[in-house]
Amino acid sequence: MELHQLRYFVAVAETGGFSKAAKRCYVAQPSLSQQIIKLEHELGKELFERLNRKVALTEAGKALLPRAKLILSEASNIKSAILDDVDSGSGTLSVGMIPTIAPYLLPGSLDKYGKRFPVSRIKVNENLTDRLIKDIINLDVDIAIMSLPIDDPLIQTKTLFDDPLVLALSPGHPLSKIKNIKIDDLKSIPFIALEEEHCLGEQIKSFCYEKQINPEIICRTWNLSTIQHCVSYGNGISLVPKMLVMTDSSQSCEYREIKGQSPSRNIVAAWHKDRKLSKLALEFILIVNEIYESLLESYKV
Amino acid sequence: MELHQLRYFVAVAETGGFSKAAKRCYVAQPSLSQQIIKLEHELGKELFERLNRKVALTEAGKALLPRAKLILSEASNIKSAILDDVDSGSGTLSVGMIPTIAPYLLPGSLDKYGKRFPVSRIKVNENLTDRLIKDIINLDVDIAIMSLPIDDPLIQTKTLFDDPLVLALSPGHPLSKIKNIKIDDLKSIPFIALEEEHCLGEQIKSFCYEKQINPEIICRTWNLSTIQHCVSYGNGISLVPKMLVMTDSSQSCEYREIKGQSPSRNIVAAWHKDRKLSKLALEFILIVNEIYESLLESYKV
DNA sequence: CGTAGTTATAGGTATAAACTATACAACACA
DNA sequence: TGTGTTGTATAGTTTATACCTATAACTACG
Repeated sequence: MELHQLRYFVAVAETGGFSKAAKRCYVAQPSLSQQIIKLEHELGKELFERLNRKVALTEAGKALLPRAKLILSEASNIKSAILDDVDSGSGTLSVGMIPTIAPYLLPGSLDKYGKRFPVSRIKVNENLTDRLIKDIINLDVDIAIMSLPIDDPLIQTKTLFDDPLVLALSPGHPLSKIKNIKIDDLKSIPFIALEEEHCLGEQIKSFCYEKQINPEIICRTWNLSTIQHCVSYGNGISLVPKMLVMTDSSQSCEYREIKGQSPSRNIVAAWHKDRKLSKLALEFILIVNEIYESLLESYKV
Repeated sequence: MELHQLRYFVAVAETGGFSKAAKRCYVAQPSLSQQIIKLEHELGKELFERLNRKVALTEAGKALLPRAKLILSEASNIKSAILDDVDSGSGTLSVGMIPTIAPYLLPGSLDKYGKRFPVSRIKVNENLTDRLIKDIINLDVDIAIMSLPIDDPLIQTKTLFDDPLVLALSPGHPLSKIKNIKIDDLKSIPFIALEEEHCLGEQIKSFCYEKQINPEIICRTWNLSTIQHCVSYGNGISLVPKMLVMTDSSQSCEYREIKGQSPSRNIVAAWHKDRKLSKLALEFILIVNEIYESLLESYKV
């Protein structure tokens, strides 16, 4: 079955004759007749009673007519429907985000995205960098919000912003009295570390190694909120991303930036190097940026 | 746009590649590629991002996929849907009936038909014979229940039954005392006549002419129920169809059959000579017969 | 009985969908 | 850095089929 056969069929039904239908369809009458016959063979039913000066729909024809019209109208609407869909941003977007970003930026981003593109569908995967890279390559994820470094050659990235790492101290910790904390002040101090499977854990480790700090790691956890609790209980200090600080309403810890060479992580959007980002993906990236900016704003005040 | 293009498109989307899709569709890969390209041109949008070992749907592709699947499933369901429709008698039937039959047989027939074919749609036209013949020829009506004679060569008929004409008398009318009323008893008697535009009126007139009765027509009406009333008030006598008598619960008139050459009209189903009656039409004819039979039954008792 | 109007059939043409072969690109793996 | 594998696109050819013209067969109607 092909659409032109349905077109011819509807034309015959509506004009009441093969000749008139052929005129309407801009084909010769025999061509149209043959296509109708072909359709009838395929369906195994006569569609028309051929009378002398008119044709009448058989029962099968009557049953076909509304269905054929439906299909044709759906087919002819497809083009405009697709344009509408694309323009109105009703597509679907699949994003990934690492666990050391998601808790702080995802809620706000999802909210904003949902308001800006109410008809779009979005799916979020929170996963470690390695897994997200695989997802990107397998096309399971359109874009991922993660942290450099990313060395896979199939991935391209765009920097969103730098998120500094700040010291987390228990309230009243000796260090909190020092005005300008320097790197050297951290040597051999009890430290709560993030698991190195997290890129953030790895980054902090490298940073300490580079600066030749050898913190005494007394706890290693998978979870930044665990770190917060340990720090607030005075078990040790830690380095946490500023985005955590800005969204921490508990004030159970004190936070200090390190003067001089403050460590930071480079937050990027990452996607398959051969893919062109969809409009929705670009918008999502913008929104993540806006959310971070607005955190900065409200934190200053 | 043609259905095979949509089939190829869905295959590519579902298999994630042109080669695999071509295998699934039993065509060579270049053929399929070209059809996809053609579809893309027609829609004015790329449907796939061609990556190295995979293809990803673009936004336009994502928008097309569910629509294409819908159309294809509708198309593939058409055959069975039509068979279902035809077998289950969900077709539509358009019947005609003359006004001197409809009041007595239509209500029961419609009721029975509706119960037997609950999903079918039926449309009834009550009209004079001339108009019904035109409707049949114009294919506006599938079958009509009417009375012979019908002389149009485009119409074929099937006799359903003979409906006798009986005398209608006012209660206590002198004639009602006669045991065996004969034709000669009717000569020059006051008569309530049906308009001759009704075939029944014409038939009665011919009958009187044939039998050389010259009734004194004191009233001419369009309506059999008017005749009933006039007769019951003693204005005169009349000839009415037996089907009226059998459905008259008022008993306001007395009815007598004429011994000897009792007049009757031949009730038939009529349809276009070139048309094959649909199953539903045949069933409707049966039902009309059954209704008349059941009237006879209940009248005897 | 011929004319006009209809659909079906026959036979040829042309379009376009199919095929084969091959080019081209990107990995994978040695 | 080659070499094989896997993927799509392109070129050229073949085949299928949708199309056309011409005409036949039929009927209604004048």
